[in-house]
Amino acid sequence: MNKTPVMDTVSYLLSRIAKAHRNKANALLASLDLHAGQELLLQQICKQEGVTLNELTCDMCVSAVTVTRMVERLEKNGFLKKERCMADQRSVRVYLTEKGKQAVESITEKMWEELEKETVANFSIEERILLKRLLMQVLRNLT
Amino acid sequence: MNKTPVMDTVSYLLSRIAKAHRNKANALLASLDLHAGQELLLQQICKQEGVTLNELTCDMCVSAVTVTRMVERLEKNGFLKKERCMADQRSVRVYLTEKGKQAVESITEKMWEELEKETVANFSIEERILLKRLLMQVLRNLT
DNA sequence: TAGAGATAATTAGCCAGCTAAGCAAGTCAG
DNA sequence: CTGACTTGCTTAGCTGGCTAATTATCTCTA
Repeated sequence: MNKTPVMDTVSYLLSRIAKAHRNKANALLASLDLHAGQELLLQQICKQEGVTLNELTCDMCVSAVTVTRMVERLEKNGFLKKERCMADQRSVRVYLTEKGKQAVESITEKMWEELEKETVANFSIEERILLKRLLMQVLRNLT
Repeated sequence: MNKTPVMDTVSYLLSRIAKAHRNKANALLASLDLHAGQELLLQQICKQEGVTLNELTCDMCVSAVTVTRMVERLEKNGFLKKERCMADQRSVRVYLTEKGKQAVESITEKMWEELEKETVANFSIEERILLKRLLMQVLRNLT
């Protein structure tokens, strides 16, 4: 019996697309002095000012170590500031600086909109809706 | 006018799916003593024994530096061996060892098949074909 | 044929991601 | 109130990913 070749699976297509996406995003992020991944962190903080590192860890499905170091570097570069939580001295809360807020705006307007435009170029409205529905199902399957 | 929120774009869904995929894959790869990304490299070499580093760089859309170091580590761990090309002394050709070949087999059988099964769980045949068609179009748009 | 340019690989140095191990603060049962 | 446990974060050390700069080889032209 013939197996489906790896190269012809949905999973493989998704991994190729992810890589292409990251490459596109890198170019756009570099102009903002950001590295890949940092944009998601900033967006998450923007959605919830004063979020704790632990909450960020959960929201982003990333290890606590990674969050600690990304926050450390983003603070050093002036995008956010840390503050130890009064109620629970173990926790650290993070807030965007003005520079951080502007970065999030730029990311939304330039990066995501550009990326989306390229991604679904020459798709009809119906196809876009359909694709979104199917991908949401995929995401549910995996989480 | 209302903009589409970032969280509701195809691009964002794809980035979330990519992360979920990577997390799933990591668990399966760890059992083979491999790290994320190495499986793609080994597969590529399996498809073309004696491929040069430069060709791998192109095939995988990854920088030459990354290929050099991944090959270096995989050689150290006994998955492949390097050999300087006779015809062009600049080039380096890589070949899978027996261990490397077995790893590729395991990856194909365990990792990709498992991943695919989970990814398109509870999709009808028609939906799978449709999703694949749409994703191939997305990939073309991005490359 | 000699030098300029192109090409293949490497080194140095950075960041994102991970696990394992550790520390400090909070919590809770005895 | 004290010791055990949990929780939040950090440090150490690894890998994948990148750019910039270097080295070595090849190629091609003047």
